[in-house]
Amino acid sequence: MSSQEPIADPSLDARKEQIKRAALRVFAEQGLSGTKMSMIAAEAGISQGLSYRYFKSKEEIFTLLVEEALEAAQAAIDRLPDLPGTPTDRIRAFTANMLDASHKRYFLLLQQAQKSEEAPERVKQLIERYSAQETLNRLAPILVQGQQAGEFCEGDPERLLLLYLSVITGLMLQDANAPEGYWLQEIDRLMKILQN
Amino acid sequence: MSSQEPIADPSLDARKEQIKRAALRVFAEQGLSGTKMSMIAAEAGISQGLSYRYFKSKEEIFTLLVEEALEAAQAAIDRLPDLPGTPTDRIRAFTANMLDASHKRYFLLLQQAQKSEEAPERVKQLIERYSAQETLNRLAPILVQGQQAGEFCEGDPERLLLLYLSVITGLMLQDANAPEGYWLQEIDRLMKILQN
DNA sequence: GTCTATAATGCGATAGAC
DNA sequence: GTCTATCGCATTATAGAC
Repeated sequence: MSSQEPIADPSLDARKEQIKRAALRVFAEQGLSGTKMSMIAAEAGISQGLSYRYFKSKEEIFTLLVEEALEAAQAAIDRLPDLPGTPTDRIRAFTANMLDASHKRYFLLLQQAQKSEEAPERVKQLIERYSAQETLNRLAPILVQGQQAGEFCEGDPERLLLLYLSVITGLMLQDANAPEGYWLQEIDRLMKILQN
Repeated sequence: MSSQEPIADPSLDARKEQIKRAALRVFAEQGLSGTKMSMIAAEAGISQGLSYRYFKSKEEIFTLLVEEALEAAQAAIDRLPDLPGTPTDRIRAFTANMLDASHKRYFLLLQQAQKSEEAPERVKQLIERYSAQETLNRLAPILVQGQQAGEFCEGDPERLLLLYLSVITGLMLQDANAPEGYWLQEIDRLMKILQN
């Protein structure tokens, strides 16, 4: 393993990951401007200036995390059509997946990024391109399938889904304080919104 | 009308109100740290330093707005038991009221204040005291009434309400971009969560 | 009463010791 | 590789002109 190896030094990567995970926890709750580098350092248990040995700036960490979040979201949606079961089963699985601890933080981060005026330009572009509309486009066929099967109520699929996604968003915001998995058992209640 | 009159100079009050309303619009979307005094000034159409003739600090404006928001929320809830109609009608009215433009901004402000670590101490106290638990306590009787009448599904009233309030929160976050009243017609869909 | 210019402060980012 | 000390800039807040 020479130093020209594209795979970086393991301990370097480990440190970077540690800082990124700490940053995600703070960014997801406090947003970009509400997060001070000192908070990330404290959360990671390192000194204030060390993050800059691994990342150029606060915005670089934020952007990197947004990219990861979008990839994770897209991956979760891509897996959906292959899942077994009825459309109801798939939407249920999708909901449970979003409420899962790790995805929850990513989702909150995307929410923060979406509202923030001071987000880096690249983040704004990525969000606009992939976040809301893409998710709708990919979920819509599943919903339509369910409508045709009589599992879901009639109505504009995109509007229904936007309503449903908003609802999940609200739950995750509250859930930030709640114990892990607190809302999982309420998924079927949520899905009543889509049914009739 | 002497200058010792507790009612201040009308034009002074008008200016203060103008700045506060501008600040509310920005705070509700960008949070405390995401809002720069220059943004409030721009939103109000005044110069950068003028706000300090009317308020001591950014935090003072924020705190004042949080107090107003809590009063408005409490007033809205206090009126509920006197409303005519079934418990379903009352919850529907409550929901519509929250989604109304002016209350929406107050509600988003409270959300921002609740999550923010850098909120003034007084704000944290007020929020903890009045916001979540108080709302639940006052709404719970109406829900229980509806459960006894068979309008709502069974289950822990506080948990059900927390779920429902979370859902409204999510809707308001999305709604920030949507046209006024966009979600009003979906209220009955939302209320399916509480029904059976 | 309002604006522009400036002081004070807090934070992002860097440099240098270990 | 990590920490502490410091620089420079953005932003809060004030002062002084009109």
